[in-house]
Amino acid sequence: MAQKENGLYVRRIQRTSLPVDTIELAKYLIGKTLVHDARAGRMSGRIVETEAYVLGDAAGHAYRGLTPRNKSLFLDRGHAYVYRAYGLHFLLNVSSEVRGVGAGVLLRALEPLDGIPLMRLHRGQAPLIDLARGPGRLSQAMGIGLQHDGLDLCAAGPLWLGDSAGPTGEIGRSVRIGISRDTRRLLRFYERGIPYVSGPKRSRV
DNA sequence: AGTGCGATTGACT
DNA sequence: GTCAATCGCACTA
Repeated sequence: MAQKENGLYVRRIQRTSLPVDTIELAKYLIGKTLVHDARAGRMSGRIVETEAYVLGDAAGHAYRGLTPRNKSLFLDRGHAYVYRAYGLHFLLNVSSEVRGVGAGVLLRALEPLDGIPLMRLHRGQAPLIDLARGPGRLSQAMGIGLQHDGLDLCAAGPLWLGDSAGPTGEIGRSVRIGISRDTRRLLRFYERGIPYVSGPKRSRV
């Protein structure tokens, strides 16, 4: 079902289109659209930065097995895993493997498209560049919280993934940001030359 | 039962 | 550059 979004028609990504592999999904999601149809209106953004938290990853929340908090990581690919970080920020992941395997892709930054005034209402008068630049800011701008944990992003519902064109340029790769274990692997992906990407400046080019 | 620490951000020196 | 906010969960005992 096509829905008008930012002047373009974007439809939901079907689960069968999602790669059944965490790293492949992290790359696939670059350039796709995240949409939140909230009561106050639609918010959407182009995904420009992701991180893969793979099977057996000591930095991943699923590393020590299934718990009440991380159970959404074990859902079939394409479900939301939302958790609270540092007691105050919400971070959004997309589960990334078959049901029963705990792994996910963290969404770290968006280029805002629809509902920018609404995002500003959530975030304050931040520059457009900073509205959803960083995983905590992304969730705050989009109005995402624990109530979205476990939602199917490929089904009818308020939060979904839109089938936009994909990356316009090259996909860059770097180490992940802010972790203390398994720090060496290049599991962060971002669209090169895009100002909406988070992290230190040298890891944005 | 107590402790320590984040997949972060914003304010401040 | 440093640091506090703030809380669920893993880990120790």
